[in-house]
Amino acid sequence: MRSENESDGQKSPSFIEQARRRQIVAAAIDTVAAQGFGAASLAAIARTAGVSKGVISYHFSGKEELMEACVEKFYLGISERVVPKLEGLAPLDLVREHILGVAQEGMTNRDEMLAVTEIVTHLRTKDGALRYSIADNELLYQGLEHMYAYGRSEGAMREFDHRVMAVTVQAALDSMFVYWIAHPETDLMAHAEQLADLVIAAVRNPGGST
Amino acid sequence: MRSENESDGQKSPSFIEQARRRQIVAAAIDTVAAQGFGAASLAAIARTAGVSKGVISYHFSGKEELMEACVEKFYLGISERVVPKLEGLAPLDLVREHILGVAQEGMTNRDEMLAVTEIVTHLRTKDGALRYSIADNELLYQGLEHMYAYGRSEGAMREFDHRVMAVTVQAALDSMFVYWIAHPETDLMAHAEQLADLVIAAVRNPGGST
DNA sequence: TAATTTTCTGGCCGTGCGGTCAGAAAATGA
DNA sequence: TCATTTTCTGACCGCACGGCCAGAAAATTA
Repeated sequence: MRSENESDGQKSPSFIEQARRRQIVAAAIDTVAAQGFGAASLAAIARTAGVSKGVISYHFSGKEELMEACVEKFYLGISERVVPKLEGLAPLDLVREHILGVAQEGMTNRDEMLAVTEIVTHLRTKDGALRYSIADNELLYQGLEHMYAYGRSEGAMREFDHRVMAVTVQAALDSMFVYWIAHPETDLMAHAEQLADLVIAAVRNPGGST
Repeated sequence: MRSENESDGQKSPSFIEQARRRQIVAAAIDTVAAQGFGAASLAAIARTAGVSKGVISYHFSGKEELMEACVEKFYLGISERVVPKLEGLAPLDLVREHILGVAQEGMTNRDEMLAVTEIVTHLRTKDGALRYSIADNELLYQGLEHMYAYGRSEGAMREFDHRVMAVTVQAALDSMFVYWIAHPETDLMAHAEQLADLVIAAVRNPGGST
């Protein structure tokens, strides 16, 4: 799939083009993480990247496309690294490892996660509506629901509303990071362990095992 | 405590003054709830209120004071109405009634809650920092922790980290509303009941009762 | 080297914001 | 009624933003 020196009808992006886009995305993430979305003007991002403002307009159609590129980069990385670790686990182990894995990711990529949080809550389209909404969590919810259905079918979990559980667990993960950002002295992984205990207690079938 | 025609050294705000402030706060809440924080310019709020823009500047020192007045009005109302209903309940009943009570409040005051959510996540001070942060949840967390300490002392709850539980439960409540706003066709009170079951399962002492 | 394409610069523009103000209008009081 | 205070109006200001672009600079190709 990699673009060689082939002729695929489309001119393949030059190395400089690709490198510049990556550099600008990185500068955007740094700027948003450090100063918040509101202060991350194109001028500020360009300053961080060490280029002039026009370069951003040259490589991206506008601020919206740049911010979307930041979000995309983050989620691709997360799912590539966390999902494989969950293959083949028993239901309650799955619940625990999912929480610990996401926490580990957030700790490793603190700035990127912070920036994406800012972007997702602030980026608006030209008509004034939020670019991202809770509706964009749908895939995450469905993944969690799949996990609970599996736990039910194995008899490891009690009966409960899977959607409510999914919404709650996702919110618990988000708030864990927000709390950690506000209180950096706390132990994120200890928080994650406690959260895993909490969720397992909430879903486990009192009569079941595993 | 009500201001009669007394002379308290300070000129008491005229009836017109008080009424205008209430009217403008109401218009601000309506505008933010309907169009989002970003679109709620002073001009838009003034339009909603049916007055000219200068009136807002006349009655409030600036947009920040106006937004703070909206938030204050909301939280005062909530705590006045929910807290009294919780007196004297047993620990696990307390957990349940707290969740149901807050859900009921949010349902009754949907627009106000939506507006406050917008304000809290978007309002920034002149130096660019968020006016409100998760640190402003501290009192809520302490109230929840007090509840869990009570539950432990009564033997009704298992051992767990009270801060993590408080952060998680508060996030679960917030996300319940956000989900309901995005999916108005769902049953908020049913969600709240499920959430109460979930939290009770998470905190209850497997060996205890009540 | 010379011609051509790609990439970059930095100033400029239109827009919409929050806030200000002089003066009009309304309310109040003598 | 007339003077005084309170309240309101709507135009105006300075500012920062995203986007634009003519021309410079650098890279590539002939």
